[in-house]
Amino acid sequence: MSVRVRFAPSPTGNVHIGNIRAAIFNWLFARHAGGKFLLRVEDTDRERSTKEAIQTLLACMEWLGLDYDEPEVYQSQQTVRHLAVAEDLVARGLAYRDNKGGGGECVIFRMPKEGKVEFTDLVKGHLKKQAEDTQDFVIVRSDGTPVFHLANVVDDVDMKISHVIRGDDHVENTFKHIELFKAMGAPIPQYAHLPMIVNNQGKPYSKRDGAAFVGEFKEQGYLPQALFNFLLLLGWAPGDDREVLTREEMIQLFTLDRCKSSAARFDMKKLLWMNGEYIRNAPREVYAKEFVTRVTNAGLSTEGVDLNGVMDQMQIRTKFYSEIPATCTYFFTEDYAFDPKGVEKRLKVEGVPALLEEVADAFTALPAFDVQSTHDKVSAMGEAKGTGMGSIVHPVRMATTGLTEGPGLFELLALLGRERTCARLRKVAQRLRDQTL
RNA sequence: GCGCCCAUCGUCUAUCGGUUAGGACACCAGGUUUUCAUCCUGGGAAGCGGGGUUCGACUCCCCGUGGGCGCGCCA
Repeated sequence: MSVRVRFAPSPTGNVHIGNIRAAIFNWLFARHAGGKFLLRVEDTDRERSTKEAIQTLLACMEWLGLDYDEPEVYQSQQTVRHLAVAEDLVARGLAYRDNKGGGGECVIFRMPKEGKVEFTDLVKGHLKKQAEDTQDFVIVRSDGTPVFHLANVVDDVDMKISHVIRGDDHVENTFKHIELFKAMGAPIPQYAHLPMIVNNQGKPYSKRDGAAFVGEFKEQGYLPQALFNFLLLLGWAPGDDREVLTREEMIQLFTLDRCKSSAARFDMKKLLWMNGEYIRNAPREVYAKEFVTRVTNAGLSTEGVDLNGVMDQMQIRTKFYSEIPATCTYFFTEDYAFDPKGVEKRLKVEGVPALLEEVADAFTALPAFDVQSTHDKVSAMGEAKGTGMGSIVHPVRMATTGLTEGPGLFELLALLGRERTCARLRKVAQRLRDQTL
């Protein structure tokens, strides 16, 4: 039997991480098996399923690299088929019309009255439910529209879905769905129910707990690869000690029997770390593309800047691409911002203007302006003053970058070059004297 | 209330009867003798409780406890 799985979200304008995690597992399962990964948009709730909502959904999938193998199916367009199936079930006595509980006449599906309903879940193992613990349920509303259970199963039959991989919250539905498959005389797919992603309180992770939608992670600067990898590790592990995996490794290693069945807490700290891993280990071309784009978009010019040298310094300290260029503006313009706290602490200090000028003079006199010579000079000056080089390094860093942290000072000065360095030192010294800083 | 499911460091997890219970994030200490970050080294940190089964249980079974999910003419 060929593997055909589907991701069947209802587009609401936001794609929840729990949902996209299900999509990821489905996608990986299909790719591992060489099967098909399909997308079915369950847009029967016409109010929420706007065009924009569907666009958002598709954009999220593309962002994460979740490509699907056949044109997407829109559930709202299958209504006639759903109703025909319901009609057939009624005709065969497997469902009946009733009007209790309100609105009018609806169609209700008969659940077995004796025996049990059972199936073997690929993650949770054998599950069963006694017939007396089940209840007949509505499959067509009194307004004539099909209910989720009906539509979902009919579509799975029509799409020849072989495995249904979805969230834990659907296990109860599965007993209903299985009976529906039987009633339709269709083969029952294999099921795999994934554990929920929960918050610190063990409750389903929601927007109250922080970023909960794919779009938010994208906005905050997370890489799709990092989010993908992180989400995969919530409920699945390769079995060895690897955690950061390439897409190829994930596909190769992914099997449902390695999925856990207990809920997983969402640990933002670990996601953050993983995002950094992906940025630090990104090929230079990849990092460079992001870097240049963001610097350029900020209206800065890379003209005359040793870009590779700057990126050597910045790549290992970039937590989010979105921090570029704020953390390294000073490489590209003389109009860089000064961190107010740093100014207070490192610049508005007795003797600093004179110190900056002294350093500028010393640098100007240096035969060569490179990492080694500036380091040695500052080191010697620190020693001569008996204060150590820290008392020089910090003010100089603040003066030349406006920031209290960043690349090693001497590496950074070398990148800036002698002229710009000395000019900045003198200019800041003057501004301090003029009290314009 | 009824039904179903789940239970290893703070967190994500490995372990498929025999391990000093491993790794990662986070945390702490130290080093890389300017910051931040990276990197390296070291450290503390776990089998919910009670019964069984077994020569031997984190692992299998039962009962509790705790938590989650479901019980819509939502999806």
